[in-house]
Amino acid sequence: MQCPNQGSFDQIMFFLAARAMKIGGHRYGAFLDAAATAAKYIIYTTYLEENQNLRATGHLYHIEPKRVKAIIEEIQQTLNNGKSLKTLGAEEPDYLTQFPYLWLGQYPWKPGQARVQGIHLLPSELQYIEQKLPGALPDAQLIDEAQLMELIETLYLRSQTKLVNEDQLCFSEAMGEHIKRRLLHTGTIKKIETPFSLPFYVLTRCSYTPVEKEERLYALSGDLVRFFQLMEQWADNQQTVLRGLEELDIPSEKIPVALQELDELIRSWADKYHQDDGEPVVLQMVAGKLF
Amino acid sequence: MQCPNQGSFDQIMFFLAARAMKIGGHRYGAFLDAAATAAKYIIYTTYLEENQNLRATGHLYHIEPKRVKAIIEEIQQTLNNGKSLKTLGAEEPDYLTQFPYLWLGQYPWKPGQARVQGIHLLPSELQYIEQKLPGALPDAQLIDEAQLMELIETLYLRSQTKLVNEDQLCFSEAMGEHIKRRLLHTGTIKKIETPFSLPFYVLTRCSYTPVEKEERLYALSGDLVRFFQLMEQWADNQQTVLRGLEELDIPSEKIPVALQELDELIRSWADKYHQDDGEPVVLQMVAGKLF
DNA sequence: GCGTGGCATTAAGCCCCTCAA
DNA sequence: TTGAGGGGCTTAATGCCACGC
Repeated sequence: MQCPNQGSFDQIMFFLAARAMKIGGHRYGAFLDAAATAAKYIIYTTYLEENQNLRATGHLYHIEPKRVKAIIEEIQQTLNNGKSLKTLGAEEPDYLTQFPYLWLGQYPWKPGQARVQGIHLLPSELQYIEQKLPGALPDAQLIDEAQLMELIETLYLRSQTKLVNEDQLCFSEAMGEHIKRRLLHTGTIKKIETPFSLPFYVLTRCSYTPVEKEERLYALSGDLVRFFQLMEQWADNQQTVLRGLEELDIPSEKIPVALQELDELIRSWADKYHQDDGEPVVLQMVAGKLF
Repeated sequence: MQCPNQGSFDQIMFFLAARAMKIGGHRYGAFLDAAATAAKYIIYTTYLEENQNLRATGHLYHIEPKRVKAIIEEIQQTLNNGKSLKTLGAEEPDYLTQFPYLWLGQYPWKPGQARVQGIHLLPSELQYIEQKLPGALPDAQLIDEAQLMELIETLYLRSQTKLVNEDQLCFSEAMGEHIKRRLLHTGTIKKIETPFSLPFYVLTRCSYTPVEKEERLYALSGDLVRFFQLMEQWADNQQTVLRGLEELDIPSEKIPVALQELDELIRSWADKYHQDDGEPVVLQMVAGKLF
């Protein structure tokens, strides 16, 4: 992801968007909602800090007092009802990650049975289909478009129950198409066309996995989140976490050697202190020339 | 900033919002725009990757093809015109950071002169004001409300010229009040009330500094951004950057010792390789028990 | 399949004003 | 000075349908 030249925050924002939408499969609207929710939450806390002064809070962020009030109430109500705010929730949406499990539960298949059930097909037709199937399938039946959409709808509606009623987004054809496309795009399901019937769908994996390419973003995401979480802990309580920052100058030609030695230092440190019965400790580091 | 329990992305999003708005002083709307811009940019790149297929791109992110088209055109036009996208740009908005310089330029003051000019005041009144001034002021005159608002408006309009015409937001009273409140809130300017005239304003610092409290967020922000930037470089080209991740187990009681030793290792490594005439190298690290 | 067009609803980011406590 | 009410404009996130290719 080469993104246009921007400030450092924007870079992180671009990264979040790429990870959430491109890889994670979150909706555009969901990402916008997550950003808005974060901002609203900041407004909420500021309001409390500013002696619950609507106008002052509004001034600080350039919002109308009326709107501030609505935001405060929205946040408070959601928190009171024990529902979740409109955040992304996880790196991938539930209605995608849970999908294979639902399919496996609703349309299980046992070796020896026909993969297609409920519709009578000629043996030759069955064979035609079997032949088009990829190998190593999970134990699930093939289903048709209507059944697929029903699965998608069921799961989607279930995923919405975590939200407050007003926040829930109705299921729609457009939403169904979106989810179907996501599942196809990630290769979680596959469409099987036949000359003698409407197309079938196969479940090709037991679990949803985000788009494989872009490993860069994928790896970076884990590191960044880990780093952030440890840093938050460090900020909370400096006892159990070590934060290290060194800014130094090294002659160009020595940089590779220095980095290699650093690598070895870290490894041997880890070897030295590792004991199988210990508590899990994580070290997350990066070092180099910053352009 | 304790934020409600959420996924790891949401945590980073909350953090970004806090840093940008609470500390940096960015507008609520500006933050939303920055998030939207990031998402739109992702849509733009996806569109190019998907063979410029509006419908497919729309499906992937649950957007109408029409809207996708508008987004593509918006991004492309902005990039073509050499203008900036609606991002945050910097950690603090220009119309805040540049403010002291504008004031100093427009209303300079020389030792020996009266701090208030253009209005004739009695010596006793001048003395009353001088007495209310904080010490160690920059060399700038006091100004009144109208002059203050004019400075704010000038600077704001100047900051908008970086954007495409359609993106520019007009100056308004509400915007003026917002900026004034921000400047007061951070202590960059101060209001001086008098019984004999309209209030005056003092410039109390030569440069804008974000809200001082919340050092935690402030420190964290630098570290996070540095880490992220180095990681991006690492992902690009692993030659000049070392990325380290160690996951190990250490008995509880040994953790403090281990961390301390790690700290010393890093320092001595830095000492060993530092040479004043070298290239700047940064090491950013965190280690500890991850809950 | 796709692009394009139309039509509809609703929220919400913006602006301003007034009045009572 | 603040809260609460009024007025307003415009964008855009959602949805649907239909035509022609």
